[in-house]
Amino acid sequence: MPTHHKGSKKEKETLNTFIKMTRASESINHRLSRSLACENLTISQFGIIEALYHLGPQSQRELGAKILKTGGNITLVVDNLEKRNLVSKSKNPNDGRAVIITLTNEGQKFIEKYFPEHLNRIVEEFSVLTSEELTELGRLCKKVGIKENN
Amino acid sequence: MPTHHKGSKKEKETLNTFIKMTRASESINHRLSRSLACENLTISQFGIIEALYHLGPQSQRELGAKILKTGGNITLVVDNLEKRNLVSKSKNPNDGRAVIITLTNEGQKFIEKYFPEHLNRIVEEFSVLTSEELTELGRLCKKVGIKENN
DNA sequence: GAAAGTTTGTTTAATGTTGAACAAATAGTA
DNA sequence: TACTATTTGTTCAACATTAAACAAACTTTC
Repeated sequence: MPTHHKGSKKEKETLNTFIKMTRASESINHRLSRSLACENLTISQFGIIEALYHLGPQSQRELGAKILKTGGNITLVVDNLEKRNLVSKSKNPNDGRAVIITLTNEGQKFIEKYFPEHLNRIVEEFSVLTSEELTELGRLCKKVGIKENN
Repeated sequence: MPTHHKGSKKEKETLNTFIKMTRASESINHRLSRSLACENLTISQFGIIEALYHLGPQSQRELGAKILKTGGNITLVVDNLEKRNLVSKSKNPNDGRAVIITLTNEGQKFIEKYFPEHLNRIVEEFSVLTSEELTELGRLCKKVGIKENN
């Protein structure tokens, strides 16, 4: 017999929404992750390449902020991408601490080949929503996730 | 200079929504995770305890489906909780393969102490939404995440 | 009842992730 | 200039997670 938590109506409603949002996000990302695994890419690696593709060369710190991962992790992910010649590192002449990560030609070709497939899968996942619902979902998620301090 | 992907309006809108949802979910869960770390609990451990608390004793397979984690992982998470005497294992008399996981008294006391704090943090996270927005967000996330086949 | 297939949980190896400690470069301040 | 603090990236140990291989218990089918 289930033991129920006692909570106000507002608390229950919030918890339900939180769980639905987490499950939706995690299950979609999990499915996408399985597809990327066929190309021997992790979600983090893909995130890095995609950020470089859409936003141009960046420091590791910036990339970490984009994909919400730790500095030490970015070091590893970038190193692994570098081993596959998909990205390259170069010194920032204006700041000796920073490293600038850039997509190689090979990386550019790679993302141009696989990004459309990835995008198609995402569109497929969200195809149950009407155009208005899609927009509203985005608005609400942005409103909730706005607290970007860690 | 940023390199932009070419994509239809619908594709761009979908991608934006997907990114906002992922970031919202991950940043909230990340902040919650940091709070739980103070009690030496991982998100997965807390998820297991919470499921047992709200839904009663269950098999590991069921728990895995609840928190969207692999079988091997559940084995480890449950073992770690068992070491801390928060859950216990018992045989299922009707099925020799299955193990039934139950909250111990200690586990019960633990969750009753820390769940309210956890819930408060979640309510806090979602407090930027109106009541109607909260309901609508839940509805949309459920609609998107419904494809629960892995 | 035996054989084949399925489900449940465990083990193992490989890898991702984190937090802390660290070094190097920069910025700020007296 | 020197002194301190901050920022950036790296290294390392600990741990979470996964996929695959496996064993044990069930189910189905003949």
